[in-house]
Amino acid sequence: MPELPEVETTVRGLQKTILGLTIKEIWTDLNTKDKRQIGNIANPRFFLYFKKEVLNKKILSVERRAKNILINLNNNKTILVHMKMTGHLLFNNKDKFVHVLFYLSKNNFLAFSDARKFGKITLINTNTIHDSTHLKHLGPEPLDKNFNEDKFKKALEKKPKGKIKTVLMDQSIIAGIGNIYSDEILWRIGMHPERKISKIKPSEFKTMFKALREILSKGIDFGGDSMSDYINVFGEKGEFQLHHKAYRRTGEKCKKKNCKGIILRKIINGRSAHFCNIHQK
DNA sequence: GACAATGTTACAGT
DNA sequence: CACTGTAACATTGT
Repeated sequence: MPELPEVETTVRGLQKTILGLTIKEIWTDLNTKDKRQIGNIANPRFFLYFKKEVLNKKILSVERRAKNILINLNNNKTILVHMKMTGHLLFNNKDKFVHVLFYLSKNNFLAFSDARKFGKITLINTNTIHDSTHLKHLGPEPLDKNFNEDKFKKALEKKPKGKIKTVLMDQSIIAGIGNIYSDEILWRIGMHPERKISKIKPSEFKTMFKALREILSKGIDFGGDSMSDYINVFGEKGEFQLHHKAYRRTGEKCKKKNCKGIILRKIINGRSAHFCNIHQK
């Protein structure tokens, strides 16, 4: 599951359910042939190591970094889960795409469901989390208390020639934003997704920073976006998809007050961008 | 059958 | 080096 609000919703669900439990057994039917997936339990050799390290360990805490879920154990190891496109974690709950099962103490279980099998589950050292190859390239957390307008502007300005939509989705510039939320942020502030960073005015950075925080927070408040297949650990859908202004509204009327525009779709750097033909400039 | 899909990464080319 | 396009990962849903 995809972007920051969906991952955050999942993490909050895990914090209510799995803390203090012990991992008793693990099952998977994944078996990748993708040579790039070295530290992934879909790799049979890694799975054996993973199992050895994780069995009989207790879950101390769960946190989020960008779109990654971090499950901290009592042996200085952290299970890192990245859901990619279609993954989700389910507590005491299964659906037809379950590929990994963590059997937990007190007859509980955590299932990893992933229709497209792109997801990644790996293990890193808790005390050197920042040096992990999976996390070290990531930019700042947009909802962090210490993140501000100035830091936001400086981060984006590392890509002066980049298109705003592409840069917002670049995890090394700012963490957690993907295709849905970038479309919604740009619709809100009336900026064309292909606007070059160098052509953004200071006042626009300010508005964008505010909109970005508000929209990501709104995504969390609505329990994530279930336009596609996201569900939380209890198997429940989120509701952000009911409030889209741009994402997947191709051909529909723009919802901005007094705007007569329609929503267009265009591939920008390999991803579908949805935007109003009139008010996004 | 064709096409698109919330993500990431490698690679080739400009 | 910076950036872009494409493919790949594997599968479902429209």
